[in-house]
Amino acid sequence: MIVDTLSQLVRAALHGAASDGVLRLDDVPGIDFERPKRKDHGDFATNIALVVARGTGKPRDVAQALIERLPASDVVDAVEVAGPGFMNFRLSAAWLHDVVRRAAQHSSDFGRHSVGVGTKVNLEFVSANPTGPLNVVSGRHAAVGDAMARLLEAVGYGVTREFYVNDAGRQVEIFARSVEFHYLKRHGVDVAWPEDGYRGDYVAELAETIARESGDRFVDMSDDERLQALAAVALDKELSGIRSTLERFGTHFDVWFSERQLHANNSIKQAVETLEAKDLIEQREGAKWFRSSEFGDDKDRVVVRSNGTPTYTASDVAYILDKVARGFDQLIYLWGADHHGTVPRLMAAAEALGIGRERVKVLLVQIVSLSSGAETLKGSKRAGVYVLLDDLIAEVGVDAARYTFLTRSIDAPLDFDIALAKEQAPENPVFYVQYAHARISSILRRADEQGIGVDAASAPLGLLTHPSEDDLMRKLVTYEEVVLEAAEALAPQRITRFVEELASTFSAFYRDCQVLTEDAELSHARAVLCVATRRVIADGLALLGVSSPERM
RNA sequence: GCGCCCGUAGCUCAGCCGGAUAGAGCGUCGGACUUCUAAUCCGAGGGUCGGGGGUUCGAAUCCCUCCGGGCGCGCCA
Repeated sequence: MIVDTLSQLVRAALHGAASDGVLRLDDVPGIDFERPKRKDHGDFATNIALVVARGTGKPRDVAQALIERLPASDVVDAVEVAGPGFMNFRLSAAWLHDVVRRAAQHSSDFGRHSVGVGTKVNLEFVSANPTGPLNVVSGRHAAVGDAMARLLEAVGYGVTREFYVNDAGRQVEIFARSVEFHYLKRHGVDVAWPEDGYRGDYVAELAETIARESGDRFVDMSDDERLQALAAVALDKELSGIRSTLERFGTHFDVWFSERQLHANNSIKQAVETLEAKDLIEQREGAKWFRSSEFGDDKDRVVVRSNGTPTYTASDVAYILDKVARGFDQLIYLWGADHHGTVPRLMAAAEALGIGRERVKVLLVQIVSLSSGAETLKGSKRAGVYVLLDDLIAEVGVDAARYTFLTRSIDAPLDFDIALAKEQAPENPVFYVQYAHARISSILRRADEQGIGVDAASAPLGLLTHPSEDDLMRKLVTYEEVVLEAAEALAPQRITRFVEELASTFSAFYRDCQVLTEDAELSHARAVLCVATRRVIADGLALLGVSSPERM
């Protein structure tokens, strides 16, 4: 990458300056490059002179000395001292053209990196309770998690997308009882409505479906049997609904991991034994406590209740052990911010079990609150109040929905107003970006009709001298750094930003430079610039899971 | 009370591993369609980056503190 090349040049200059006695180098500091916000500050800038001149008061002199000692390079056009002592690099046209050619070649690895090659990542996200259809909260998680996975893959990681299915425990039981209520009622048997039962209409509909498909065969079972049977059928149906919603949303999971399985195959019992073997468990008041407070948690946690049943914490321990046993190097959990209280205990478990905190990353997606107009709704499946992801998709489409979720950082709370989302759907910035793509596609169709070449290797890019052409080329080539930064920061919104800026820069080019002209050479060069731009827009949108239409 | 997150333009938010004159979209106002897609473009207006202190050559960004908002603090999941 270009910044590596630049770093080498600067490092050589640093050593040169040191051996000339211009400055003292106790240790070679890390050399950082940034892309200046202002165009006249060049393509890349480094503050290294400010860093090494700390305390001398003469950073500009140091910068000048470094510039004089920079080895010659055909990628650098000019370097100048600026401001308090920055070194601003302007890169050569030859370099710029090489990168544009690479971007224009569809088979090239432009925008791909290899930092993650050989590292297996488990990224768990959504993991919504299978006790009802997905709502927009899960939509945000799905969009963000999937985009993160795509980013990680773009930089070389092997990513497994995983959905943890909470198909055990109390919520499932309440859900099953809620279904049972409607089911039995339909068969003329009245039972009491379960405490905290699930209120949504879908529960009655589900019971209806089950009654239609299975008849009355659950009615005469024992309570336990019936509950188990209904739970199995109901969860299965909800889960397949969730799965198809996610597929429709463009989010495919590699692994659907069942919590129930952890119980069934003794994993939880073994996990507790593992903790016991490490002397991390103590008996208190008939329960088994994991001494998580020794590992940074604010208190110890019960893993097995006094009645002998394991807690959710025990499942978490068993689950993380299972992930590690499956050979993952990195474990990423994407959780709702309302679960942040459980992060310390998971990290405590990771440390106590010798997994290591650095292998585990818990990312918290801030709360999604729902509103409709002025009214604030509480998004809870149990209360039966929510905005379905399916409805959102139907109203605004997959692209606009995903894009909206991916414009903000996961740290920003999201107040989701379904009415507003519908109303604003037509002015969603995603269409701006897609429009640029469609427009380029249209130009290239015409170019093809007119027999204008789009061969990247032979295109005379030296003809691209207009400021808008220069801006577009320089914007394009930053994509490589943007992808790497976005992946490292797990920040898909940076891609969203970038594609908007790129589309905007393209629009300026489109305004100023007619692509298809009388001049075949110039048309060729501009067409190749269009090809490169289209490729990067499509690639960026693909990282977001958003489509790139040829026509709009 | 303790912990985590947030506070940036009228609104919704980027920017936050310190960097040069703080950005975008929407909204408002004023312009531009016989020319490759006007789902577009150009221009204007709009800011004590919550307040205060500190570190630094340099702070929206790091530290402390206060204020405001959200969330969480179960042998629930």
